[in-house]
Amino acid sequence: MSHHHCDKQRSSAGALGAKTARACDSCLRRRARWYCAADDACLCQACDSSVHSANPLARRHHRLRLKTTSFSPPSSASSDDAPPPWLHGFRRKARTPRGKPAPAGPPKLEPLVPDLEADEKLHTEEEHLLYRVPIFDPALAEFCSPPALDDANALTDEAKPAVQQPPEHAHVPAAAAGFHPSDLDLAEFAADVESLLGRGLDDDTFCIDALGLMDSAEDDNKGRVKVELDVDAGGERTDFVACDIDVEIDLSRETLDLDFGCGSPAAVEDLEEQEAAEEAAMASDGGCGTEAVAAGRRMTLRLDYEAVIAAWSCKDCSPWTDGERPQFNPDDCWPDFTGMMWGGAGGGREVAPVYGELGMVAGDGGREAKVTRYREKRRTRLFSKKIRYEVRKLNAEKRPRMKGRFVKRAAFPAVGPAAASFPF
DNA sequence: CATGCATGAGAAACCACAGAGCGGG
DNA sequence: GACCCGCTCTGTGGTTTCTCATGCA
Repeated sequence: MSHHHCDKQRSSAGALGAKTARACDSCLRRRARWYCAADDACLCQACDSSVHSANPLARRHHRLRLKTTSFSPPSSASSDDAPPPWLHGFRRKARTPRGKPAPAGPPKLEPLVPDLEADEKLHTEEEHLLYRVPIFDPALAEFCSPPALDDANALTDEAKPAVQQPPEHAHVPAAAAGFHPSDLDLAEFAADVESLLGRGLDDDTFCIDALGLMDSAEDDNKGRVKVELDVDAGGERTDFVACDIDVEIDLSRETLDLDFGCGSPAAVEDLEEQEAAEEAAMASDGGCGTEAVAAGRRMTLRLDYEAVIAAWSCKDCSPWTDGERPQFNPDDCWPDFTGMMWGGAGGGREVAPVYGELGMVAGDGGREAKVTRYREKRRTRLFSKKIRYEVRKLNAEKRPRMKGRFVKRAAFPAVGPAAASFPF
């Protein structure tokens, strides 16, 4: 596999991980940390503890930790060759092997029989991937429509990093990370959502591209933040050097990485402490605008929104491309979501009902049912050929053929004892 | 960088015929 | 209404052919 391909996969994994970042299915507010197959639910740390300590039966539920650290860089060349599990279904076709001089050392032998163990593992991974249906994530909705600053302050501390993501996050990262889902994939996804939610995509109230999946050239400027970097080289302040820069956010922070080796929720604390330490390190960098963090091989740029806006307020121009901060119009939202409450295990705390054009939340029974049907359809979708009439299959299998084509039985000469035993 | 060739993967076509479905008697 | 008959259409699997994507020179 070429390095180029590996890079593609790596960046794609990061982008996909970001896309699949999801909120806790219970409280819908915090970031999901655990996936429980028995409950088919992704839960945050608090809800997981609450739910799975309720009774001995629940305590026995096997949970998988949803990895929250960034897409870890490969430690060796060998790991380069191992595509991420999610990519198995999207791998490009194998190309014709070229007659290149074999590298020194023993030739690599291809297994003659399928690796059942690996196959089973793959199957297990795929089963888990089936649960990765698009779920409403408040953080994602934040990307679709940045809330007012007051709203942002009302959110919990844990949700704040997501709030700081720039609006263009919904558009830029896919390209920035090199992840380009095909139009066909996007169309299929859109059709799925449309058919299940019963809305036309050309309806103004439904903006699939608000998810950031579509390339929307005409919307490029809408809701974008113009970012300019102050380059301070050697204490000498220079002019603005870049306009409308596309800041690469750490997309890989929410990859759903199944950590089979980590079975105890107690181990989460270490990881969360590590995350907190990383964030603290970033905060100590301070400064205005973007923050670059190099952790190992990972380079992360973060945008300090407040600092950018404060810096721009000192100037005579606006950080927004059109001069005004993009306002969210609640009328653009689905009617179901206007005035909704954020309920759940969190105690029914009311939160601002502004969560993007594609907000899918609990609290609306009809919507919940639709989303449930959507999940069920995704899970039970069959890609293999479905036999409607078994008897026709049996007949076709018994029918004589020539070069794969059916032939008349009269034209099939019955010669010899073998032919004499032919069923016709 | 653009072009043409080689190659593989996947889709489509092809075939005969049993059986489903329908309308008329 | 139930039954029979005739007609049309559907769906089935293995192989070949065609189309498309991709790598390489």
